[in-house]
Amino acid sequence: MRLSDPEFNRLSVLKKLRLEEPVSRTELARLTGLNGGTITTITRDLMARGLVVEAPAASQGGRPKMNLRINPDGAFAVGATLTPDGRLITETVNLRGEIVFSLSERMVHTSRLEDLAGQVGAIVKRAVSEGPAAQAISQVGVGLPAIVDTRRGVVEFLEMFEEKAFPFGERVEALVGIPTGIDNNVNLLARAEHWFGEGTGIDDFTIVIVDLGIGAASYQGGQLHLSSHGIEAELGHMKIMPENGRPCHCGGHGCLQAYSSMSGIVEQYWTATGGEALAILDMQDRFTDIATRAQAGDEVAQGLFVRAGRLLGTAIANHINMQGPERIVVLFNDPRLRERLSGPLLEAVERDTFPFLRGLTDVKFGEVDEGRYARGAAAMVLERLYQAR
Amino acid sequence: MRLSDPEFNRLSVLKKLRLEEPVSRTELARLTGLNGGTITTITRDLMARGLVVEAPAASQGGRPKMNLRINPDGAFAVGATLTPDGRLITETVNLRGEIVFSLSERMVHTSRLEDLAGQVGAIVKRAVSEGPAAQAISQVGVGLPAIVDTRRGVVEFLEMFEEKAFPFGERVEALVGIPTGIDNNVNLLARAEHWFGEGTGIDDFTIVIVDLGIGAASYQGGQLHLSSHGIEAELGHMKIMPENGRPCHCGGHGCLQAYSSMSGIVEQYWTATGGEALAILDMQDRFTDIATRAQAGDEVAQGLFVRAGRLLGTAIANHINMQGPERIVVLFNDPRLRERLSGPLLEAVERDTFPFLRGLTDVKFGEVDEGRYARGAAAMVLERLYQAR
DNA sequence: AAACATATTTTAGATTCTAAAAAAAGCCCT
DNA sequence: AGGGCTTTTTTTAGAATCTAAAATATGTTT
Repeated sequence: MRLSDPEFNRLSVLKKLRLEEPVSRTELARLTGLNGGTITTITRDLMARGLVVEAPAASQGGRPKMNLRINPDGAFAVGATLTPDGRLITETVNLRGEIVFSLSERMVHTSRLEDLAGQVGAIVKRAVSEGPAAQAISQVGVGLPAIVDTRRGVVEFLEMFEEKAFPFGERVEALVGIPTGIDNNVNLLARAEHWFGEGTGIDDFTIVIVDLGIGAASYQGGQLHLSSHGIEAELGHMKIMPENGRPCHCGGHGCLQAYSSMSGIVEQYWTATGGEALAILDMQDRFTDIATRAQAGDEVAQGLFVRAGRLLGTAIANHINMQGPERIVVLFNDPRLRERLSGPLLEAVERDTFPFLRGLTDVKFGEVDEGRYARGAAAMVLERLYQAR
Repeated sequence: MRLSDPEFNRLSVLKKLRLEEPVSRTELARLTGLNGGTITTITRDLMARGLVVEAPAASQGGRPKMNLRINPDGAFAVGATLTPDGRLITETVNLRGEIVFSLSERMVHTSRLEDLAGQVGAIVKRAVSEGPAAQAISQVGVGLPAIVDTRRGVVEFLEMFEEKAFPFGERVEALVGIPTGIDNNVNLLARAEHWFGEGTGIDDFTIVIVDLGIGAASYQGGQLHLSSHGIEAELGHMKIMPENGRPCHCGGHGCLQAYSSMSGIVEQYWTATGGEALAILDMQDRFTDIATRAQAGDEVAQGLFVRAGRLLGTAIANHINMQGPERIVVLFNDPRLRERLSGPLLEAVERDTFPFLRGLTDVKFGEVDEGRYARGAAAMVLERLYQAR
């Protein structure tokens, strides 16, 4: 067994390079703490694989430095994500995470994971062949709204499907013919944020997704945290109201999700008003309706938003108190969620963070867009390029 | 910079050895996944340092195996802990964590950390010289009820003292003349549990201390978790009652500690009964009184205990949902806390853990005794023996 | 006593890193 | 134009740590 991850230093060079590019070898040596000779060896390897290219730089008195940059076209990845409403969105991205091709398709209803993997495989295959640079696509990442064991590529549980422990990654890989990894959608967003977003260069941070439900994932010590059981964080089911809490879809009561998620807000409004006001089918439309009412002065709606934000802030403060990350990134599904929740959220975080930890963790906001999943898949490729030798 | 901790494998051999002793080199190779030759090298080194000894074993057909054991007298550590009520307890322990000498002393009141460190140093020095094997004491560990940056040996904050960022470890070390590390008391209990208790052999577990307050610390991936700011987990200040919560000493409201800790229970009873029943000064005595009343059928007291247990269980379930450790160890300060809280606690954990995580984390109970701090200090020595070359 | 079985150590080599020396590549000055 | 200077990068030699396979050790069994 090796001393630890044998590619640890290569990965850290690549990470620093991405953060600081363009950057010379000497600076890389200083930034990573590695010896200059080691940097020469490692970057030579990275260049041989086409991941890094040289770019001349101005002299500063002595031998002019030779800058290094990530080669955006050094590899491509197809990222696919299965949305909760049953579409498969694929994006082909380059090494910078820039989208170079998109293909989305509605999935045919099925109750077997075998069949689902088949459909995913077929669509991804089309994305590979119809998009540019079919030959240069080195890996495929698939995100699922499921409980996933990333290490083994296994879907442990996906709502509406009976099977447990299904080898989803393997099946898709067999169909597409390109190494394929799978992960939970929330984890992919964390990866995207760590490599291309607000978590860039931060070793300990947590993302929180406010969506139909509420999800969370974190990087701890520069690594995506996978619990000992391989299951992602369930912030949405933190019991924020332990006594007399609202029922949640998970079967429990008092879950954060029942108060602060999009569907939680909709359902609370439904309860509060008797439901007549919401004779619309789609959750998003119902939410839009409530947001409009809040805008127009509906005090029930306004109160729900404020409370949702506060409770979410308390949940985040609880997490800060336990884990102490450097940053929290909250991503909202909808700009109106962000508008209405972020203020009360920040107040609650400030109020509920233990005094000595206050101010040490900053909170950033952003919006979920589907392209981020694909960029997360690209990040997965970056990490895998160094795990699979 | 090395690939990672250069002593990683030595430490893992020593850990396995402790868990499985007596054990042969060949078995160690199998258990650690290392090559037999590597085990020879590593154990030779450990024997040269006196940490490990050989013990012949019966043959099983071929060359008889040579068992290895930890040499309990290979090194000694003095563990000291400053209790919240102002005593310094020291225990000299051997490598098995067995106590070989004890010395406790009441501290003189002071408001300067400089002076506190001086008193601690003097008492530890006496413990070294008066105890057995003064020459063989290789390290000193001091636990404090403070916010501590273990890596740097700095006390960031200790209640009743003004100074921030005081180099406490350094000062004690200068007085005693033996390498000295300091840590938060709760972290020391986690170390004790990981090396000598219920966390033995478990890489991801969390301890919860129910005391005057409530503390927590966790091992993640086999390492004691230190947040990015070096501050320990503040489970006691998890906001378990975000709306209309009881006030807490930290200045916040709705903290778990205000409901489920010993002082939280006492204060709630005081509030509920108007306080006349509690004309006793000492917190422990007041608690004893309430526990006796509960035993005698006092429904207010009984209700407080049940609620305390439930809320603590919910807080633990919240942690399980976020972090997914293999085990939770709850240590109580008082057997009556354990008796009354553990039932409702377990029910709440079961109820509030996300279904897919249910049953994956087990919960164990134990009692705090002051000797555990010292054993934690011994664990710190074990780890430090391999960090300092 | 020879054959056999299992445990441990040694040996040779791979990998990865570092420190220090060497080489490269421009600028500046006379 | 050429020598000296500065800074960057590469090369070289060697240290540390691990592995696989061979050699050795030390019993039991026949």
